Amino acid sequence: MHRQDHRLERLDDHWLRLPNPWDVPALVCAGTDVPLEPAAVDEALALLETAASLEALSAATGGPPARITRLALTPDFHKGAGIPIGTVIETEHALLPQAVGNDVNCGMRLEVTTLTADDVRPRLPALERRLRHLFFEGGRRIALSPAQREALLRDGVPGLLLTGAAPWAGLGDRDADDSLDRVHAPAFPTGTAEAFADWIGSAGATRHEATHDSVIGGIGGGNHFVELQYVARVHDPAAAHAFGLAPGTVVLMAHSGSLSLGHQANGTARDLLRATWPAGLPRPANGVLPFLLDERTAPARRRYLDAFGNAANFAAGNRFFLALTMRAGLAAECGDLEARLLYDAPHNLFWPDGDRVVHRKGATPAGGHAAVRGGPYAPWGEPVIVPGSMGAASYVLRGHGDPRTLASACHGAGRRVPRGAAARGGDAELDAFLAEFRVVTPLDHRDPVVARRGDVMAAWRRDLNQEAPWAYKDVGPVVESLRAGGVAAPVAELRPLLTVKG
DNA sequence: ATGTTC
Repeated sequence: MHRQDHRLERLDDHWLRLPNPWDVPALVCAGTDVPLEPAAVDEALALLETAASLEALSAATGGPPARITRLALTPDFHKGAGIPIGTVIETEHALLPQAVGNDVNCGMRLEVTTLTADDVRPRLPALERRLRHLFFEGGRRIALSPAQREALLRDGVPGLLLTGAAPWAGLGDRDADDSLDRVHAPAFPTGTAEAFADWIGSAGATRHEATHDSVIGGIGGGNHFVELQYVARVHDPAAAHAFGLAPGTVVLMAHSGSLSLGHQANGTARDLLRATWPAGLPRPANGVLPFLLDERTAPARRRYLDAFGNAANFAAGNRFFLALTMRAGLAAECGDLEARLLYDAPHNLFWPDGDRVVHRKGATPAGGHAAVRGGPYAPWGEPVIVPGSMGAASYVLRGHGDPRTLASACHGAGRRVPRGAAARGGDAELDAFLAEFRVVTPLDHRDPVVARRGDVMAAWRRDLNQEAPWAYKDVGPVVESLRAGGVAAPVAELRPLLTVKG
């Protein structure tokens, strides 16, 4: 039992309430053994001050009465850059770009293969060499034409596939037709991809000449990874059977986002919000600038929504390519395999619904039966993928659509040590860990830089230290909070075989 | 998280 933060009121063993002067319903799903970070509670209370900003903005502009209708914090919530990671916030007549986080559509992709752990284990050393080449030594040659890049940004993976051939050399020609009812957010149709004209035209000499570029197929940094795992334990045999998660089955998991594109979209939002802020109205002390959903901001919102949609489409498409790259490595070293998408789920997005908008920052949808009506998961609830920290187990759960979290679950174990602080554990401890868990990185202290600059972002040792297991909470109590709190039920536990860190 | 370097 951890000492209770005096600002949180415990309702029962699994739920707390965050009282606030604006009477916004604000609940936290967390068991008594989950440590809660006071600095993150500070941030949540500061975010709730946006209730006052919205009132002032509506009054100053004569716009519709905007308000916060609900706040929820997931069991892994921790301090972010202004707004906690693990925040779900629902607004009415307002949109808060900052409540999505910088990395637009950061999320998870999980594929179930026809291989078993016994098939893969003897091949791990060879697979490590192969993946080092495929991900970091120029082996990643994913050829796209400017027209295909534009199609991906404007209409997502479905739009990309409509462009015809799939010339992603060396990665097979498999398309993603099987994925459309297994992707939470398959596409964000946008009117334009003008915000990313430079990237679209970057490497191609002509509109239809397909070339590789330095962005597509990159993993990213921080807690992002591509990992081979096996089903180590089944918690819900019927659901696990339906999901294809038999014990010993090898799965591949990608955790990645929109790389630089989401940041650029957020820069667009920041500029537009400042430019459209009413003259004479003081900017909010908490730094959170809302778009009011009225005619006045419609042109600015349109520009932002296009850039946001472009970045979101890129992120899901890039996860598709990351999975293709891992499949190519597996096929080369372990023989023919099938790999079927289980689910692609976002962590950082917003969901408009009439006058209301649900925003998730570092939280994942955990809808119930109704959310996946007609799809393959209708009998079970939405798949929820909770990645473990480096070396730790990950979990697949099924959502219950709990309104107390706005049908949301957590996106990991949650940091224990802030990113900026030195993580506990020295070099020797990290060396031992890296040897044990076969972490493939382009920058390995035993094997100096193998990546060409510009072809890949190097995994800096400093970053690996920040991602070491001891920098994170235990995932067990976090997942148990979701189960006991009624948010989602564990289906299976996945343990790592080999991790590729960006 | 990003992309990289005082």
